[in-house]
Amino acid sequence: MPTIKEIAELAKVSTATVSKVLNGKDKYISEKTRQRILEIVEKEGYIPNGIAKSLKIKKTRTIGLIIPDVMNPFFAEVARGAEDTAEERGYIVIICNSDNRIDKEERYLNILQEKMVDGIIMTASESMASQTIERCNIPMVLVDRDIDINKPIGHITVNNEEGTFMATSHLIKKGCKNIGFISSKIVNKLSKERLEGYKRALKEHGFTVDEDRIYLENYNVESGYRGASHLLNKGDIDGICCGNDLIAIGAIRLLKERGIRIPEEVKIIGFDNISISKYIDPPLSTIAQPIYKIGQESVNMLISIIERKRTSLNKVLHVELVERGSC
Amino acid sequence: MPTIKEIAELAKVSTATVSKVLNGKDKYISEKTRQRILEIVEKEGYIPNGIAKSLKIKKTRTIGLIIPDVMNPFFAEVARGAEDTAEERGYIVIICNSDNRIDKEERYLNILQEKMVDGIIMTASESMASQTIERCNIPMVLVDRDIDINKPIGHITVNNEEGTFMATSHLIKKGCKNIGFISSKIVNKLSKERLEGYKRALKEHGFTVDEDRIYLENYNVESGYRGASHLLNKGDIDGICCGNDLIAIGAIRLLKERGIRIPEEVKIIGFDNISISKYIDPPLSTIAQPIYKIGQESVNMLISIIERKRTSLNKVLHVELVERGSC
DNA sequence: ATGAAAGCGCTAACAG
DNA sequence: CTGTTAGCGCTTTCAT
Repeated sequence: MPTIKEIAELAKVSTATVSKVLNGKDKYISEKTRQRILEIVEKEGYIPNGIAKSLKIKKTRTIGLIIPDVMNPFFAEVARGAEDTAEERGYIVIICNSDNRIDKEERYLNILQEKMVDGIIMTASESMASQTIERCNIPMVLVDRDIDINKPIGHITVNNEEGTFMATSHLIKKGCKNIGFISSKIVNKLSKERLEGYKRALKEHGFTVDEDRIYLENYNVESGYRGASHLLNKGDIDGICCGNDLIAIGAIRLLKERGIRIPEEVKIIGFDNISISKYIDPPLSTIAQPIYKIGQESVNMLISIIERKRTSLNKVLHVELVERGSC
Repeated sequence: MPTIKEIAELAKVSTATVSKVLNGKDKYISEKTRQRILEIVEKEGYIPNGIAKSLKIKKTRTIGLIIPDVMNPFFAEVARGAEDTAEERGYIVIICNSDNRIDKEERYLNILQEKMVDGIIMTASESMASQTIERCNIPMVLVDRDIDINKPIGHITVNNEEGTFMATSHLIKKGCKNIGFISSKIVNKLSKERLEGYKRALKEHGFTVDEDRIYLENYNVESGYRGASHLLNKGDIDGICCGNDLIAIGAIRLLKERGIRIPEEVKIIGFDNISISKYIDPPLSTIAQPIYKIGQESVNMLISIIERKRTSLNKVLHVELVERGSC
């Protein structure tokens, strides 16, 4: 692996000149030497040492992305949106799976600081001591979690309350009289809002909220399966509003096993619109989040912060109803 | 952000001493100074600059992971297995989505070299000039692609031929007489082997191979959908062996739209066993790859290469039949 | 038990 | 138009 010094020697110039040519700061470099240097760089297969460069310029052009789990289709899409945008803008992304565990989140936060990333995008647990985040001096944007942090930090969210309100209202419009809700019991703003939207829709349409019709566990398929079973045991149900699509998939599975027809007997609606939702049977009606865009916007906002461009630190993206076969 | 120098000054020792304490090379450091340094480090919230360290020791403890797309559930799981293992072993991973495009693969290969990653895990296009890989002096392991490279490089694969052989044989055992095959037209060993396994099973069971029953496009849902339609147009079909689960999902979708019952009228089998396969309707029978383990093993092998441990450079993991509702 | 000093590969101010 | 030089923050050898 040649260094800039060896290239300079071969070209009979100083390292400064090579550096200038390589970085396009070559207005004052004669075309002749420029060409000579470029040829030698090419011939030797010289690749600049980015670590040395980073140390000098104090920028790594690296972004850390802390998400619960890339295997969750929602976060996989966020990650893809983020990586694509980062790449376009000359950044790379380090990926970290936290499983929503505070210890892992803190560990990664630490590692990323050591690696001198220019910024961090994170789906943080609400329970995470906000001071941990406050102590971190790196530009940061929080996605899919709206936590009050006592310092300027970016937030990208969607209108969750509005989403489940729309979902539940849609169920009502379709004729459901007994609507259950399956979601996560995690205490964070997102979960709280989704529950609120469900309740508000019920109330505004003249129904009462029955706590027996609310099952809270996790944002995964298994919880949907168990939740649907729970709801069925508690009495008549003709509609289920699910906290996310994975839950809806689990619920559908249970209903089918019980021989219950969807949407004829029970209507189901999800939240997120992950890419597989349209392929399940029946195709899942859902509240679509612009998932890929969330990934894109989070890195765009982050880079704005990094580059000290003035930018809004709060972006609320819009959800929309996607009507398919399940209700 | 304090530096090691400031910590040293506060502790009234040299930077060398601080460095030794921080790196556990402190057998000759008195307990008293050790404690004093540690306290100051804690109090100041000192985080070592990993970039400076990397420049010095010529190791970044960073791995590059180039995959076609994290949104593909197969690669999401590989990525998760890889990241978990990397984290355990003190490495971080940079994620790169190539979309199977050679230009992106080469670009990322370049960027990763600049970032001085210690090693690269890659799902490379066969068509990629193997010289590009050969020119890269970083330890490397290829996953899910078996390419002949003229230099020692790791390979992690599964027995693909055996897999589709098992799949097709299973269909035959279940009574199918007219079995189609939907897969990818990408010319690489993996695709070739999966096709071969299908053909061999047919032949060994006394059937003839009918090229009209083979539809090759891509490893995605849409191709499965179109492939099933193509097969139906070509004549009677009572079984479909799919090149992967996404294809199977697409095929199932089309069959349902046509009112064809699965598995009664047409039996379907996939390949991969991605995590959603058990949730589709009917639950998908498939040839399971140990996907998470592929991720794990690839970083384990890579680290062995990086650390110059003697290790086998070829690991073939085993597939197995998972029987569910679709056949 | 501790420190001085060299140097990793690069950039950028400044000099010429 | 090009070169000299200092220094980014750390590790490590060698002295003491």
